[in-house]
Amino acid sequence: VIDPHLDTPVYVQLADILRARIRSGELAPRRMIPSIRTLQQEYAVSDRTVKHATQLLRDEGLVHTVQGRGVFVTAQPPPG
Amino acid sequence: VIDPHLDTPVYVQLADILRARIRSGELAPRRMIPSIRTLQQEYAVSDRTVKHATQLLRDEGLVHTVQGRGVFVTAQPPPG
DNA sequence: GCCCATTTGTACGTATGTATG
DNA sequence: GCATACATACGTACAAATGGG
Repeated sequence: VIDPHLDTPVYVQLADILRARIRSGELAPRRMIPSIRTLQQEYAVSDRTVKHATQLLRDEGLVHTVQGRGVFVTAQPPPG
Repeated sequence: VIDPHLDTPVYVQLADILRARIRSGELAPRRMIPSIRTLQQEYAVSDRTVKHATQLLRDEGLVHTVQGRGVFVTAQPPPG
């Protein structure tokens, strides 16, 4: 659950949530994570915030984007 | 109410007021205090005065700043 | 008051893939 | 093959609000 009153920026909180859902196996490798618009509604945040969150995960190598398809969980988690 | 004619500096008076509002529970922990610009209008003082006052509270550990968000009442009041 | 960085939001353009004509 | 529509994503610009110097 996202709490706007926390010190942590909303996009970081969202990234943490998605990271947890991936690590828990709920969002499996090679599978698409919910679309930006879905996440946007699900967590009541703007698309900019969702993009910012997915950008973090992409930088971590946890997910990768396929243009016109969606954001997918990377099969091989990055070492470390 | 702030009185510019008192010996106590205006920014100290404002800090006292905010401190009282926090201790009374009106400004609850984890919640944002009114913005600098709001306080500036509310008490008819300059933004420098407000910043100076919040600086005092920050030094006391009573509040803390979150970049781009605002000044928040610290959840755990400092010991002592 | 100014300018700057950060956060969040909205809007728009663009690229890719799918489905339908 | 082409065009259209719709979905997805990205990127950018712009605006609003925040605190800090």
